[in-house]
Amino acid sequence: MRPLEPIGPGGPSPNAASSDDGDDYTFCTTCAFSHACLSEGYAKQDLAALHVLVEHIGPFPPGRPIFKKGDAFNAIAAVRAGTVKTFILDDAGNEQVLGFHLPGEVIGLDAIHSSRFPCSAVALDTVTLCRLSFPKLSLLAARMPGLQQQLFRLLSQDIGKSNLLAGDSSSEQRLAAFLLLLSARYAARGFSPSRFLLTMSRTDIANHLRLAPETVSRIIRRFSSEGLIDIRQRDVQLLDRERLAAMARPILRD
Amino acid sequence: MRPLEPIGPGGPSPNAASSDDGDDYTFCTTCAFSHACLSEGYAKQDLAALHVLVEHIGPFPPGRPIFKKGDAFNAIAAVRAGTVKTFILDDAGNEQVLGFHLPGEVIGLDAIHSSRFPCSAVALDTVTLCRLSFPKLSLLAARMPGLQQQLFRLLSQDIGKSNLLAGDSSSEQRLAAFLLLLSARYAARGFSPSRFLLTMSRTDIANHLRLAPETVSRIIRRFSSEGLIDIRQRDVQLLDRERLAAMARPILRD
DNA sequence: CGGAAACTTGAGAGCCATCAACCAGTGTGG
DNA sequence: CCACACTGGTTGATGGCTCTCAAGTTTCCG
Repeated sequence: MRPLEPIGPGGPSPNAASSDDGDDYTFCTTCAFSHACLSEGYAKQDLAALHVLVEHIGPFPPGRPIFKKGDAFNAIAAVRAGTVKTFILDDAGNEQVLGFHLPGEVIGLDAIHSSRFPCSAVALDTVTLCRLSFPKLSLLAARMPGLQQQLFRLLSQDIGKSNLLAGDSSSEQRLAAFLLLLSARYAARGFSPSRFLLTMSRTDIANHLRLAPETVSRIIRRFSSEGLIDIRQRDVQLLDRERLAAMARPILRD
Repeated sequence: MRPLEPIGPGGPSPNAASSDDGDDYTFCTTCAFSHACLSEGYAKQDLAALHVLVEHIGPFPPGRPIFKKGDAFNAIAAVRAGTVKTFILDDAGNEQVLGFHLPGEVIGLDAIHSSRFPCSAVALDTVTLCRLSFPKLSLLAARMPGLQQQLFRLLSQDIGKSNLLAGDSSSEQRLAAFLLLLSARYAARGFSPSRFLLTMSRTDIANHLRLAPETVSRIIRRFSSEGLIDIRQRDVQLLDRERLAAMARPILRD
């Protein structure tokens, strides 16, 4: 039996440890914006101007709504810890899961153009956020070319993301792609790429991938019995990244 | 037999008539950026600065590639006339149609973050474009808050677009939604909302909606026989917008 | 006019959703 | 401490929507 020590998203963020120190901007690297500025080597006063915009909010307990479709938009947020699910409900009450946002990722970018949130968001586990007033951020971006570029990049990136799972592909291809994408996103934030916790329910995964929960369950079982993954509850380990990648190839492409 | 006078996207753009006059910036309204500035009431010198960035290119004949996946990105483009199809090919050669871009719409926004085009684009009919150097545009945006906002809005809008057809829904819901979306987009540019030409093939529509061409054909036939639409080849007329909207409700929602 | 491409129509198969039942973990209250 | 309800997950059987395959028809264009 494999030991179940705390791992991945269950544990503390590896980079967030010093982010509450207040004065030392160099360590709030879970926040994509600070990070952007750091990597561009800006003057300390600009960093300060940016950092003063950052408002740490939360924690949100599991299930707590973060914003609702139709809410007035005036700030974007970067996830510091936990997982945020975005979704929309049609008038029959059917949920459509748009995506999951991991630590270091930004939510609310799709709300800019209409000044209202086009979707709702809820915390899947204990979530803390960095809130950034968008008007103030825009103002600052006009003064800081690197920040403007970073915002453009973030927005641009999100366009491509939704296209990934847009195609028609088999259920197994989509699930393989989903796991590999999660892995890559965790890896990008300093978590283990081969072992992590699925912070979302099977039902949410299924909905997001346009599958029935039963189908997800069956495919997970199959992946597991074929030695592609090892999974206990929501603790998943990727054993054969090669074959997973081969499966997901038509979706991930590169 | 209904007469087949030239309509919609087949004819000249209703707003583009004077856009080649050079000095009078007030009439290049097919270009989303000029339009944005006009609506914000900018100083003439700013308009001039913007207009000097606009490079009219084309025409591209039907089938001509506009850019290819992997190409270096340095400019976005607004469609002046015609329809542009964006798509990606997996290594088996299977095409995945990401979207269609009508006059007034912008292409290339998804290329910003990686400085390479993540998809390919091809002209479906005779296409002319406004090319806008993105570095120069960014520079100008820092000086013109309204332009920066407009860019943010355009990018943000594109994020939402891809989410529309992301859900799982029946083939007839998706096709109804597709027709209504086209209608709204044509209407927004001054074309008839109830009658227009499908500038893309059934195969492309099918691919975009994750359906087989045969399925699209059958549903079009059904819509037609039920009096929802009247269609001759690619010339389509929406007859019962109400019922179409009712069908597409779970997708369009509002 | 001829050939290719696009579109349509029909028949059969397959993937996945649906329905239903069961199981496991968790929290609640008697 | 245990019965109970409840949520989330799993497993099995069945059916339907849509794809696939195949052939025929129309349109387009050299």
